[in-house]
Amino acid sequence: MLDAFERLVVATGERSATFDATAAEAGVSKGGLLYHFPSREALVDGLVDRLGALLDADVAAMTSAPDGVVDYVLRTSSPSAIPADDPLDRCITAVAGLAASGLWPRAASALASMQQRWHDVVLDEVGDPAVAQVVSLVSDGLYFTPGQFSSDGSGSPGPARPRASLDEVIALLRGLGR
Amino acid sequence: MLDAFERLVVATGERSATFDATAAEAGVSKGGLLYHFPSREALVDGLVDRLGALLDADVAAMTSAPDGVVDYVLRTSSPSAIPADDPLDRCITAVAGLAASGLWPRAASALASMQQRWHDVVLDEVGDPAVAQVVSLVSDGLYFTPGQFSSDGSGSPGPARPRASLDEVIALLRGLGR
DNA sequence: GTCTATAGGACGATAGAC
DNA sequence: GTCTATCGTCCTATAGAC
Repeated sequence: MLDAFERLVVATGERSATFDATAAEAGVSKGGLLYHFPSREALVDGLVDRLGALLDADVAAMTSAPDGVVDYVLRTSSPSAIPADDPLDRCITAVAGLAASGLWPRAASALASMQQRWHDVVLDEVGDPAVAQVVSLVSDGLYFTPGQFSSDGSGSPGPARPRASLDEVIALLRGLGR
Repeated sequence: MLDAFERLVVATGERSATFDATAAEAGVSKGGLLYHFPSREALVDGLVDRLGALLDADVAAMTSAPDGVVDYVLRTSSPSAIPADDPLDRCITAVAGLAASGLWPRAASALASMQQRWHDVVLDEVGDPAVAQVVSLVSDGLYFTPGQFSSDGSGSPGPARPRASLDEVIALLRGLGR
């Protein structure tokens, strides 16, 4: 049921992920769903808790990444480098959608806490606060802007200008650390 | 009336900016508001059009900025460096709130178009696509993550680790261009 | 142009049968 | 535990007086 809620928030937004729609997506009825999650807030809390658990695993993987923390952070922040069904990515996107609605403070603070944890790990590796800040900001920029707003293409009147590849960006930021 | 709608979207989110609330904020009645904006979509379109106009002025200011495009872009993307009542900033935040709800494709594509325009100008100045990409991403990261989610503080269990100042980040990125 | 009144529909949540 | 049925509330939008 939580999976269904998460899918709907990611796909259609917070507002469309109603009890009715979630129950239908999960293959149960509204009453059945409401037995396990007595309120909408309970659904949100469920997703926030899930994010915390997935994040613990992610931080552990990050600190022991073979190519280093910076490479790991940027690569796992880039939509083009994440498998579409990655559990952590889906959960982050869902919680971000909840937070953006402005109705769920717990979702917002969970995201802030997540970014702080990432920043701490990056800072421990690179040492320099300015470099760590840039890496964190690029990671945030990668995460929260690209396919986040599913453009229908009508917004780009002219041909798109060249954009650099993820590898080039990573190489550039690695150079900063030396 | 459009100002009232914009303020409400920024302050309380898309979902709370109803006809009733907007009319009250604007000091008119619901019927009066509906005479000028016959549907909710008309209000959204009004904000999208306003964003386009403000953006034209911003791009013009950007290309003739005394300290260069990169400095201008990063500084006008940082919440700590923007006056709280900046019209463009308020409008961007509002349109972003609308886009995040997933219900207004025009708001989403307007934002994508805005980012593309900024990226084009940066690329024209710095030349290197990778550097331009990093600057754009940092700008996006500055805009869409910091105070965007108004944390109540409960999300930070430990003391916050040191974060670099905007000036340090700008200095770092300027060094990339050489 | 601006107002009141209200239609019509969707949503969150409750009650109670099975 | 899961279902159907329903209540109360809030929202978009319409109708019509002034």
